[in-house]
Amino acid sequence: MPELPEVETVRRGLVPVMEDARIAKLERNRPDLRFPFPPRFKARLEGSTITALARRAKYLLAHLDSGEVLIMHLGMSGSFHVRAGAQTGERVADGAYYERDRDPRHDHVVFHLDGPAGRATVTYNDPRRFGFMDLAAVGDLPQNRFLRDLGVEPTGNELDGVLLAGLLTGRHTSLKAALLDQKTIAGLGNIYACEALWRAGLSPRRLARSVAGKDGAGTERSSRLAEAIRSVIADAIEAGGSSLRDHRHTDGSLGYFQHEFAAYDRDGEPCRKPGCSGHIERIVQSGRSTFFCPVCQR
DNA sequence: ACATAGACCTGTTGGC
DNA sequence: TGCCAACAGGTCTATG
Repeated sequence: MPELPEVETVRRGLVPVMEDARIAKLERNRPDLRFPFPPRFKARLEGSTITALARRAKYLLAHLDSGEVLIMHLGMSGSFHVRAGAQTGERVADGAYYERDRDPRHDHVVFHLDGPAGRATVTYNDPRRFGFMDLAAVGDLPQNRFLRDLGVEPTGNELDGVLLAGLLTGRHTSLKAALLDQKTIAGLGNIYACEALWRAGLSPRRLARSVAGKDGAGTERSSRLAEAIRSVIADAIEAGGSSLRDHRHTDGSLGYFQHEFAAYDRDGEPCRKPGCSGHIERIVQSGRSTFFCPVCQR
C-alpha cells in the first residue's frame, strides 16, 4: 500500500491522538506480522508515553519516554484507524464507513491511549501482513537493520540534481529500478517512481547511469528528475496520498492524488502532456508494472 | 559489490 | 454464475 506520501498522511492523522499520550493498554492479536514482534512487546509499550511521532522514508517512528522507539512499517496493505473517545471494549454508534468495512480479523495491534485530548484507540489492520513492527533504543536507530541503509528523503531541498547524479553514477540498472531502491532515495514506490519519470520526461527503461553523466545532458536530466521527484511527492502529500485499494486516512476518509495520476494505472489512455500524441503503456520491470509514455519519455 | 528472481500473505478483478 | 490466473502503494533473503 503506502509510499512516503501515504505514510506521511497517516502520521499526520495519528499525531493528535498519539503524541503525549500514554499507552494504557496494548492488544497484540498474533505473534507475528511479516516478522515476529520483538520480545516482551506488550510489556515494553504499556505504561510508556509517546513523546513524538516521526517518519523516516516509509517508516513511522514513535518515540517513547522509556528511551525506546517503536518502528512501524505498513507493508502493502497496512493501515491505522483512529477511534477517538472510546473506552476499552466500548461500542461506538457513529461507525464511520471504514469502521464497517474493515475486516476485524486483520486487526493485529490495538493501542488504547490516554492523552491530553482524551482517550482514543488506534488499530493497526493489515490483511497481507507484509507490515512489521520493531523496538529499538533511540541511540541504536542509526544501526537498526531496517533504517541504516535508507537513502535521502525526497522531501525538502536536500535532493537536487547534483546529489541525484552522484547516486546514479555507475548504476547499471534501469532508472525505474534505481528509483525503487530505498538505498538511493527513501520513500519512492511504484506509483511515485512512475509519476516522477513521467514528469521528468525520462524513460523508465533508460540505464540509471545515463542520468548521471558529468556532461551537460546528464546533469540536465538529473536536475529535471530531482525536481520531478520532489514535486510529485510534495503534491501527493498535499493531496493526502493516493487511495486505490487500501490506503485511507486514519479517520477513514480518502486521499485524492490518484485523480492526478498522469501515468500510473492509465495504460491505453492518451498521454496528458500538452502536445504529446503518445499513449500510456504498461510494461513489466523486475516483476512490477511500469506505466509510461514511450513518446515523450526518452 | 552489485543486480536480478523468489518468497512472504490475502483479497480483488478480469477473462473464459 | 463459477473458476482461476493474474495482479496489488513492499522489501528481506537467497542466488547469480
